[in-house]
Amino acid sequence: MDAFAAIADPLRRELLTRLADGPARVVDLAAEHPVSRPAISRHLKVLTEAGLVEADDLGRERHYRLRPAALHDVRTFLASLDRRPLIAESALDALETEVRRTSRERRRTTQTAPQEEIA
Amino acid sequence: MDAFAAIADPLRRELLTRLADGPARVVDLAAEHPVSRPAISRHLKVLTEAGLVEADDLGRERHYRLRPAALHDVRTFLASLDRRPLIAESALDALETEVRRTSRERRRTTQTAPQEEIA
DNA sequence: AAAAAAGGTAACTCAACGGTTACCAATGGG
DNA sequence: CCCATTGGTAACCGTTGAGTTACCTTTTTT
Repeated sequence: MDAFAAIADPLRRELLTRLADGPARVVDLAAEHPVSRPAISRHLKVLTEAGLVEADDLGRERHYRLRPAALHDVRTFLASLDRRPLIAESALDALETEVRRTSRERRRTTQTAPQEEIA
Repeated sequence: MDAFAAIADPLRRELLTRLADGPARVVDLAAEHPVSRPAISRHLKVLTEAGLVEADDLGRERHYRLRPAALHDVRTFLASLDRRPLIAESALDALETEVRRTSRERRRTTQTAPQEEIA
């Protein structure tokens, strides 16, 4: 399961938020949430496979801690959605109007935004 | 479905990435992906309910466009995981050592990180 | 007016998720 | 040495998600 799917679950997000305050044991995490310990254990397994947490074995205890670096893909995705169109919206509107006026007979084929016409 | 679950699906992420380049019709989006048009339509419904996209009806066509503002919750969550401990890690380590030395008899009860002892 | 295009919805199937209880191994304290 | 603690895993179950095909309405085109 990748990081996107891992953070889709509210309980897993709470676990990550908790671990942002410092490492914790499984029993402690389970005590703070209204689900059974095996459920917590499996959520931690999912988070581990996604690289979002890592565990240190200390005797019979297992201490989980956050690995924020694994959120890189998510951050990259969010950033990619932020890229603005290279041409201002108003300019596109004006160009679209002109294209429509001069090629009214041509059927609209592929898409709405006039990027293709620009290219 | 909230924004977290909405972006958990790879196909929906591709749709959002595509819409970052400009609005598009359902048939165009379907043509660019290896799934049926009804599947695309339902993904767009999910994205709409999450507030991530919005549609303009133009005759028989429906033009979907991105609404990046709906990602606010996701950004906030990521930012919340970035908060560093208020005290440097090395200082915590030193303090933990001291606590262990001076209260060796006390059973470890709640959690690993020594924030509680600080408070 | 008829046909084609665009797009939403319903019904169905199958796989994946998340929860539970039961059970196991390993470690540490009396 | 015994037993409590910690934590992982298996088996089971109900729900949800995502895909498909079939069908419908609305709008445009010829």
